[in-house]
Amino acid sequence: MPLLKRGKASLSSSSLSRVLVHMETDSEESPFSSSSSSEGEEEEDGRVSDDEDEGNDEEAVEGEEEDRAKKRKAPITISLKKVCKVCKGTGHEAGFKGATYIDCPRKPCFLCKRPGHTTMSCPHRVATEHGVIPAARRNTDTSLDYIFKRQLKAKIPMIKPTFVIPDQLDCGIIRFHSRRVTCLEFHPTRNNVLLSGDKKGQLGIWDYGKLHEKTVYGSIHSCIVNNMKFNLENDGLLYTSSSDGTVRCTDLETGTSFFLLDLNPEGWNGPATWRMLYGMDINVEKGLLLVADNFGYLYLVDGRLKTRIAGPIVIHKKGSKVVGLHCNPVQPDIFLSCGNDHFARIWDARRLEAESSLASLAHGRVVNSAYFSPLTGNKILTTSQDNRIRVWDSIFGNLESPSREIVHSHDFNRHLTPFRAEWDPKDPSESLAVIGRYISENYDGVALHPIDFIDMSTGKLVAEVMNTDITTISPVTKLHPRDDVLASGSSRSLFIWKRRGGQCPEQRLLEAKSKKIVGRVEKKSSGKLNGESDDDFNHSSKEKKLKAKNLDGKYLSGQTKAKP
DNA sequence: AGTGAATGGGTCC
DNA sequence: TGGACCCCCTTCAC
Repeated sequence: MPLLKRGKASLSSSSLSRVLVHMETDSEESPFSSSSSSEGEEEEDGRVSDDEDEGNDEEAVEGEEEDRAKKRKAPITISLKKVCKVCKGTGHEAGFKGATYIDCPRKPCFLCKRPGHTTMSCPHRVATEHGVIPAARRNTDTSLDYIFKRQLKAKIPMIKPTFVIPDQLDCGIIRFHSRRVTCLEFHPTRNNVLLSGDKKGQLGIWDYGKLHEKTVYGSIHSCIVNNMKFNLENDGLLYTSSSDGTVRCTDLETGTSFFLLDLNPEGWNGPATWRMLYGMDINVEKGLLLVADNFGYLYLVDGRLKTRIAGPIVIHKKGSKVVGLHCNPVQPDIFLSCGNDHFARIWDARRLEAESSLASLAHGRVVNSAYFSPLTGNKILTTSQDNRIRVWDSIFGNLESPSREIVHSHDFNRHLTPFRAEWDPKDPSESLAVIGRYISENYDGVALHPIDFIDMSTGKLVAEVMNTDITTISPVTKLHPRDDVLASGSSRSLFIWKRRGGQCPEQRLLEAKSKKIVGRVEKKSSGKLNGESDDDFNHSSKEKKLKAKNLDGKYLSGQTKAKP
């Protein structure tokens, strides 16, 4: 396991303070000697790390050949003193110690990003142990709010509905995709079918009810599938938008597909002209497809006529990437966009032109996603790379500031699919959200990245869902529209989570075992989960390790905590 | 098993 | 406005 590997590496480097390396090759320069001499700092034991360097200046007068010969023959002593790989300073080390990550004490806080403390001592981490904690709710004193509180709130039952958390790993496909998973979608009518897109442009179809029924269509797109939406009239047809600049419509039975939109008809002419489609949604009233590109433009496509009917219209800073679109579930003409210009914007499709947005929601960094609440569409949930999940009240709020801010670790923006907090479509109170977590915690000796369920109305972490078999980060999460099922995409693998105590057909478990599938986790013939050996993987005790935690009630029942 | 690469946004000049 | 450089707990293939 990579975790063990990390632990070993840190142990050995700290226990060995000096290493003698005999250079036998005649390479021009040793990367070791140059790097250690540039540090130029004294070791803890008082000796200088590289004695040769001290005399190098005087010897430089001598002939090059002699110098080279000396380098060739002379053994080079390098030191493995405690150097922090983050700040390059000495006296401390950042990195994993076992399953616990030690932060560099010299760096500012990476979690809440406020000055005055480090990640280790961040109040948003220390108070809850995991980093999810509400920032202050905006104190609104508008007359509308007053009326709401006075007349309506008293009638709202104070008992919150119990959230249903699918917290137990049910099944999975390891290395289903050949590149990392970028998006997930449940089939609208076939309950056990999960669609997945990946970075390579492939489309996966998996019937997790039957476990083995899976298909990958390899040539739908030429790069990242960013969004999937089903055709409203025929759920055998799937629309996909991609960084190859196209929207395609694919027949899920045959795998054949055709263009609805191609923004790069002339092919690759460099990054300055190559258009990529990131956001996509469907206006269900008009059957219109909304897509947006990496230059700030929106396009409207008629799915039936297969033609572009509007656009390009600038909806975000020109030249900046639009990363998400979402139509209001109640008023589909009202839609949300979010982008790299640090804004989420509300638009009316009926009067659409540049700078005609109804509202602009300011964020501290890039906005990864913005979603209307699923039932009323009154609340907006945004995820920003400033490590905050925000709720904006589009009825009672003034939208100049969010009504709730929750500090949560999800800011890793490179090499991972961006994290996106999504509403639970089945929660009648429209307050439960799910999002994967970037930062890891030490859970009984294993560093895990859980999937967090957060009550956005209180800011409380309701549950952190994890499994010791899944040590990779799960940036892609999707809750089933009807069933108590969570799908997660972690690297190239897909997982299905169900609620504990729910249906767990013993028959299928046994059948899975006989086919060398343990813990209802399917392994491809040559694939290994997180680099484990086959023996390790097939060990029956693995099942004992399967666990998920439900932390409901663990945290203080206080409504909000003031910002530090 | 150790290394490098894929790769995007922020910041600074 | 654009290019160079920096970056934190990645993941994987070679």
